[in-house]
Amino acid sequence: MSLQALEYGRPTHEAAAMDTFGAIGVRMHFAAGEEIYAQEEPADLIYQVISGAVRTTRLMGDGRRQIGDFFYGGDLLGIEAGSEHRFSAEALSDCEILVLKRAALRHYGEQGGQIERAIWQATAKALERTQEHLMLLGRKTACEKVASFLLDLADRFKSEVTTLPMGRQDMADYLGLTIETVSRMLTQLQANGLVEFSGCRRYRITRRAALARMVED
Amino acid sequence: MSLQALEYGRPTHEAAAMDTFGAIGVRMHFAAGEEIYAQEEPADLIYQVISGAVRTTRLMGDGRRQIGDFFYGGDLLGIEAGSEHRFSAEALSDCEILVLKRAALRHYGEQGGQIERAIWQATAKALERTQEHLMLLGRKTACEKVASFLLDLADRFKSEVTTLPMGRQDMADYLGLTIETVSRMLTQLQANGLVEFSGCRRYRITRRAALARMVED
DNA sequence: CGTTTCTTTGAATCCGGTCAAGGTCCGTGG
DNA sequence: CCACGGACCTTGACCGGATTCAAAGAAACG
Repeated sequence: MSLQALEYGRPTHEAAAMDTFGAIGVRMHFAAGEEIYAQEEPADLIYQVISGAVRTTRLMGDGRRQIGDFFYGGDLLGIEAGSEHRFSAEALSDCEILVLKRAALRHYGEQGGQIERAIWQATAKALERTQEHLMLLGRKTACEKVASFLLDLADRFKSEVTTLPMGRQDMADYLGLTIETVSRMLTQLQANGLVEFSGCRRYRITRRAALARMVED
Repeated sequence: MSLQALEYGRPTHEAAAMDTFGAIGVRMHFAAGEEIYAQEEPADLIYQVISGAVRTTRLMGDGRRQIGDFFYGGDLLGIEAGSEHRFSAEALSDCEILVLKRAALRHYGEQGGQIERAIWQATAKALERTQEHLMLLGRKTACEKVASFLLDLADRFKSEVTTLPMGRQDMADYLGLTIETVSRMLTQLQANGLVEFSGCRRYRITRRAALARMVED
């Protein structure tokens, strides 16, 4: 990622408390489940995942929850059009996060411009992913949703075996389903020989073409 | 909108064929139902709605359709992270559209920077709207979806009576429902005295607080 | 007007949700 | 090492909201 260079080019502090005024970024640790920022909190900081996984969630008054997206190493999050975060962000697992002060980035000249460009790219990519997510939520069946999810994740990690960084409830809230339905669909996909699980967190895609076919649009 | 000034500051051609190289924008007319750009078409142009209404849609192989968003006077559309359009855009009604060549904008100095800023704002706003749309598709009931839609549209036009620029099928494809369900929910909202229709395209919100309550999160 | 297209309504069906058990995985401590 | 507890996942039976299928009604258009 283009921000990686900056991280090394300028020493960052391993401070727990934030003192980013003048410093370009602070590296922070978040424990699994810990909140990174809250819904409706002022959005003057942006975040880059160094390691671990993050989810952004939105809650309705009665407890219904929608997950916006999952973020992994290299991904930027927390960029908003307005002044407030519209989703909250929580660490899925223990995470290292680089925290940047948005307003301070302009003062870094050419380097700052580079960061601004990275932010633009991240926003446009987020929009792209969110549009894909729209299609999934609006017009796909439960089975197609789960299949899409498994393929997307496998494509991100590009390894033979993929480990789910999240539980069934998070998958359900991302896909607009219940945990029971997610579970049933996983069982079904496995019964049809499209994927193979070893434990409930590790899977291998066994018939990629068939899986891709039920997702294609 | 900030692009309005440019439109007048520099004479635009009423040309049907596009010759935007060197010209900052071309004003075009599109008839109702006409395609503005296609899914998977190269995305080197961006568009601003001057008058009329536009929808962006995505089609799956088997005909399932999802509408990304509706655009009205002043809105920018067609901005992509990649090189291809991921949705197609069609005129809902007769439209005047200002067509801009993205690559040419850099050559307009200070004015170009202004446009770049407007593009960034449009992208961030699109992301915000799409995230709201996610919540709607993933976690709201049919009735809440339709209520949200009517409120959102009324808030955009800020007039006592709102005229729907789209038919039931477009509403359904935006909300992830069928036309029948949309129709039933409209009937129901009307029966409960929350809105009042005169003809199937014109409505007035009669109990805004109650309507807002079933949408709030 | 007559025709076509769009919208509404009704009845039957079905996918995914709800409710309720049971099972599995782990970490902890006896 | 095994027993226990708790969190998470799976499975089954039933339910209900939204879809599907079908037809009637309203609006748009030449």
